[in-house]
Amino acid sequence: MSMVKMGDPVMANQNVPQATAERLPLYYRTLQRLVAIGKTRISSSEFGGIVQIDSTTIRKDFSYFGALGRKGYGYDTQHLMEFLKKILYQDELSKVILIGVGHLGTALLNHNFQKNNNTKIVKAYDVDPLKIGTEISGTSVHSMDELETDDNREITAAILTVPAAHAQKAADLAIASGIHGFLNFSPTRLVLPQDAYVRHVDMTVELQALIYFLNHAMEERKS
Amino acid sequence: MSMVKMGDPVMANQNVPQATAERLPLYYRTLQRLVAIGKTRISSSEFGGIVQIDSTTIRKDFSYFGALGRKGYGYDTQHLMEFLKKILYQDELSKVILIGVGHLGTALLNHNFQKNNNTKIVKAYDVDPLKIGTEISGTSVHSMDELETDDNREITAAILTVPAAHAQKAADLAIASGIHGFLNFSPTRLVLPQDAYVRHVDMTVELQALIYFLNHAMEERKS
DNA sequence: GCATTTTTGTTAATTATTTCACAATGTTAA
DNA sequence: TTAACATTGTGAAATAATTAACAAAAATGC
Ligand SMILES: NC(=O)c1ccc[n+]([C@@H]2O[C@H](COP(=O)([O-])OP(=O)(O)OC[C@H]3O[C@@H](n4cnc5c(N)ncnc54)[C@H](O)[C@@H]3O)[C@@H](O)[C@H]2O)c1
Ligand SMILES: NC(=O)c1ccc[n+]([C@@H]2O[C@H](COP(=O)([O-])OP(=O)(O)OC[C@H]3O[C@@H](n4cnc5c(N)ncnc54)[C@H](O)[C@@H]3O)[C@@H](O)[C@H]2O)c1
Repeated sequence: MSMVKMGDPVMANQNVPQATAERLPLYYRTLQRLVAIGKTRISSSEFGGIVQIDSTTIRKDFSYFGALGRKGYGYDTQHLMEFLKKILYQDELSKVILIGVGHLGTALLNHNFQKNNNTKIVKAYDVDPLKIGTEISGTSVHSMDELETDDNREITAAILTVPAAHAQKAADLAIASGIHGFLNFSPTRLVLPQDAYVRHVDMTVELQALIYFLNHAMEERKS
Repeated sequence: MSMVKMGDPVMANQNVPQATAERLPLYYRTLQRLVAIGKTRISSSEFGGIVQIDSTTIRKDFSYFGALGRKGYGYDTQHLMEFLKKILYQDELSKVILIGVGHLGTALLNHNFQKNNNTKIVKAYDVDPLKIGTEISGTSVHSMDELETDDNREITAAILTVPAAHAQKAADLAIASGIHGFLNFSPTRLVLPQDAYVRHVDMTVELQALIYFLNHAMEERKS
């Protein structure tokens, strides 16, 4: 019967489970969409239908941040969206850099997380002389030598889109320049200091996992 | 004391936990690399160091498939790699299609999961007349009308790289043509029949989750 | 050939996550 | 106002995943 009350929502996260934290961005984006289409209230079960997550899980997730809904009513979409915006630090611009302006890196630069997403790739790095000095969708491409001397303590994270064999080296340079966070698209498992944090986006793994589950689901259905 | 013995390894997956299954592709790729550099044996703890997963977890994961190692010795990399290859259906070519030849789709076509990865994007689809009829890295781009009439029952999965607003529509067409698996790069949560399966690769979610964990780890360290 | 070391496979314990069940409480409509 | 209804927030139960502990067995070194 705690009914946590909090001042700064951002402080409320002592013991938010990892699984909960990983769902928050999906909740946030879904709420953005609901607010945009003029929906002012939603119940956990309707919301659950949309994000395809059990309504109890959703209520429990929200409950780690206190009482965000109203009994018999549901959740105020605008209010909930703004709460999550703070929790996710989306009320301030996050500056990130990108290392490796190849096929994938170029796609990310062109996308640049624009819509409703307070993140900006402010600078890109590569080793290829043909790419250094160019500009892609407003972001300029610089030499890796520059990364070595840049002060990136204000940069939230580095997106790594270099070939697997160069990922560790690139990460080491980024670390040295003051970066602590990585979104790693290469298959390399990075070895990093304690205070750094990586998330992997591994499309090959995802595709193989998909193939695995498809085949095994098929076999189960047979028997 | 069961010491499961099996004929066809592919059959051995009645109750492999989801978490285990999702690690198998990483194990497989790591073993490919080890074999390539001439390493013939490895212990679960050395392997765990490389993939950054606890050695007990690794042994438990393998144990669902029977006794793959030798006490006091470890695992034969070649043998284990080949076993996983079968489990993951990587001993046969998986044909996939790609829908949406934009920035991201083009990057994926250029990559085309070549190296040590038995998957091929055999055909691409788009609505843009400027793209239809072109060829990217050996894969030809066709009209969406063609998807409607194609028989894709031999196609394992569709990679969805269309704008969010068109993802459901594209998926419906793919389903109608006989496809059951999706690797969805758009933020849309697809509504699909029971016998279909999707995996999401959601870079925006990953980036926001990264920012969340970075900030909260920082706060913890302060206190 | 024997003692020592290594390392697996597995059972049990722990921890994390999801789901159930429902009292509490606010909402809605008459 | 009041009764019927909707829906939250949360303990408790169930399920899933990880980690610890260790006997069994094979490998290695002498
Ligand atoms: N493209 C895809 O669809 C795809 C899919 C799955 C995984 N990946 C992974 O993403 C990464 C990038 O893939 P890609 O297709 O864009 O590769 P790419 O070869 O097109 O691009 C790599 C870029 O990195 C640059 N580079 C090389 N060494 C560098 C260094 N030391 N420092 C900085 N830059 C360096 C190259 O000049 C090039 O511009 C790879 O690790 C790949 O395995 C890509
Ligand atoms: N590019 C990125 O880095 C990035 C990052 C995160 C998420 N995404 C997501 O990936 C998806 C693709 O992104 P993108 O940057 O490649 O977009 P894009 O606009 O460059 O490409 C989209 C392509 O889809 C085609 N298309 C549009 N409607 C279609 C339909 N009904 N059927 C078939 N094709 C259709 C377009 O002609 C275009 O070629 C989007 O959903 C986006 O949100 C992309």
